[in-house]
Amino acid sequence: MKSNVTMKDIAKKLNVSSVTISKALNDKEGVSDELKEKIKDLADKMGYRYNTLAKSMKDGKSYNVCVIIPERYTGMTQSFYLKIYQSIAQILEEKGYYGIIHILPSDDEDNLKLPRIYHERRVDGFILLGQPKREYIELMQSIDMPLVFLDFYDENNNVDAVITDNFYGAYELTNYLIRQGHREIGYIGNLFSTSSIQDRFLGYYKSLLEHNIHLNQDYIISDRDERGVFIEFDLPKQLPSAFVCNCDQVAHLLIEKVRKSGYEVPKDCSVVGFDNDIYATLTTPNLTTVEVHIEEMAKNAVKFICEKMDDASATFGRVAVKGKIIYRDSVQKIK
Amino acid sequence: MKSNVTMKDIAKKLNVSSVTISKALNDKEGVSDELKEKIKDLADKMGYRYNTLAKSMKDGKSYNVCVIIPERYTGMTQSFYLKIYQSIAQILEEKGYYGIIHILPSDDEDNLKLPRIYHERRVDGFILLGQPKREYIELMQSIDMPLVFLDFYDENNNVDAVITDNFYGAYELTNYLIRQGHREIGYIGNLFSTSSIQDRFLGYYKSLLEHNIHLNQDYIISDRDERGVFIEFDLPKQLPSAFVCNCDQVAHLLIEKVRKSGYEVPKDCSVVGFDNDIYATLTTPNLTTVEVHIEEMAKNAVKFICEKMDDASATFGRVAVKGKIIYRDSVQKIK
DNA sequence: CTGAAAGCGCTTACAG
DNA sequence: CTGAAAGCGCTTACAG
Repeated sequence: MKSNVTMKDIAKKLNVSSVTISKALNDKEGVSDELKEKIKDLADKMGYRYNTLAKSMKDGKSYNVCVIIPERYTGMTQSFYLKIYQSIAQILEEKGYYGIIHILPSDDEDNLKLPRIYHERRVDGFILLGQPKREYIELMQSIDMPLVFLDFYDENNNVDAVITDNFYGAYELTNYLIRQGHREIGYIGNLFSTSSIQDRFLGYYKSLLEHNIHLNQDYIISDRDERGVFIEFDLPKQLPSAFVCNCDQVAHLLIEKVRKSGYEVPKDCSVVGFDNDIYATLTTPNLTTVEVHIEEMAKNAVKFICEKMDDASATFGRVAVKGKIIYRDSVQKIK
Repeated sequence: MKSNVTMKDIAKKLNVSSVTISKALNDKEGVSDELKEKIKDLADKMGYRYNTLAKSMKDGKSYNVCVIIPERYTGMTQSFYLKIYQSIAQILEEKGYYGIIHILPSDDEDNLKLPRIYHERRVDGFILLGQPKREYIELMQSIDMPLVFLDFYDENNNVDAVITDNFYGAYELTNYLIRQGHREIGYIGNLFSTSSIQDRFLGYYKSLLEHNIHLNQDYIISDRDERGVFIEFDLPKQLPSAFVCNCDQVAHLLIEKVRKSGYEVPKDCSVVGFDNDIYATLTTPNLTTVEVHIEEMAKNAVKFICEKMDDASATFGRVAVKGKIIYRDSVQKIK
């Protein structure tokens, strides 16, 4: 099992050149099938392991794609980031690349420090998973490497981004509430915190507009500050019959609050969330929410980054991947 | 910003050899300070990035350490794995290594398939984070690469493992309950599922023994099957005054169950958890539990793997890192 | 079908 | 203090 076996070692035993070994092991033209077989067998027997570092150097490619996740997201939506990373890594592997997670420390984000992997040329492209601050985005764009945004976008329109269709998801969810007879519908979320929250709000708003429902400002409630930290909020004096929450976690908090005020969910007040994360089934009642299509998002992100690594001029723009409404018990039909 | 600048390019501009560039950039002996400065400046100006792949090849080392996490853990204890990975990666970086996560698909675990990174010689050592099945452990041991177990161990005693001090943590927690006046104390957990659960049970048991409290088998309740999937369980006919749970998540489930039976926590029944994960503060009342010392565990694991990469014969055995009891509101003093 | 030569970007060991 | 030579393990382009 000792494994410093090289192609040369195999070549020597077979009295051929290492070029022939290379060809055989890579299933290239120019080696007789017989010899090819023999080489492969012997390679197995000798415990040969292909040294991709050598190939990397020859090609001038690392075959690594770095997935950058700003630190502050790693506590939050829990398994989402790990799950989507898993998907990404798996698809990358099929294409011969490695995925490498880099959790971006908040300090490095503030000091505009790029990951070491960049400075050491061990990466061919970046997937930015989760929105860092603007200056960091600009930095990432300035280094002129293949780059794809995942799960957020920037108003800057020369970037490629894969996002959940937040707008459409919230729109559909609100339509559903209205079909269930609701007319007084609130929205929970800081509209200026992230593009996701803003777009979800706009989807909600579009649904109201289409149904001729007035947008009541008292029903729009901020849940976090602009850095994304949750803040205390009050319920409106008069409770609407339903709330659209920008995420499941805040739906969870809202339901606790509503309950403490002496109301029941969904009897007195319906609630819908977004994300279908752990909070969706942790909350009583379980939340009606939107499930993000993780695999589809990963697949797109990988496709984009791979094509950009092959052809630096490739562009894709913004792609929104549709989610799926999961109906559970947090909405009550009213008349 | 174009970056195919090599040492040779810098050398040419300065009319020196690339050996000199290498020495200067690596702060080695044998270059005048003057020239060193000049080289560094020019390197910066030209946007030079060190190519570590070349060094890797020269050294015959990848400078990568792969952290393997069995897939089934990635859904579970949520942020724990990502957090400890973050710690690991950071400490590895200080030592000049890269951390690479490999989420081990259950299929690969069953089929005893090693990660591609191994076959392609892109890794110098493995940290196994979370317990895979025995055959996979044996496979990992057979390939003769530096290997450290993290957060679990195996009865096999020739392995190096870093774990939380489950035994001591549960022991202390139970002592605390007894100090609060409890004598009837149950334990929730399948004793045959993982070494952690078993050790926590034994710590609990030791505390009972030391206080001359009889172990009542009716109070030992299994919470999951042997593959770790949660199962339904019933409360004992007569409720003890307190429960030690093998983890916060099951403490959460237990409290719901107790409440549904018409009892209050902690008034009628005290509960303690383990892990201090998201469930600890999600549950009402917030849980008294043990916080795992993530950084200390990461630090040890990295220290071990690095020393083993330097010296294959180094061994460390099993190291248990003490956790810390977090006192919250789920325990009531009784007399 | 097979292989000698050159090169990927760096470093080490040696000579000057 | 400085550099020519050789080598890490592979592949490409070319010649036979």
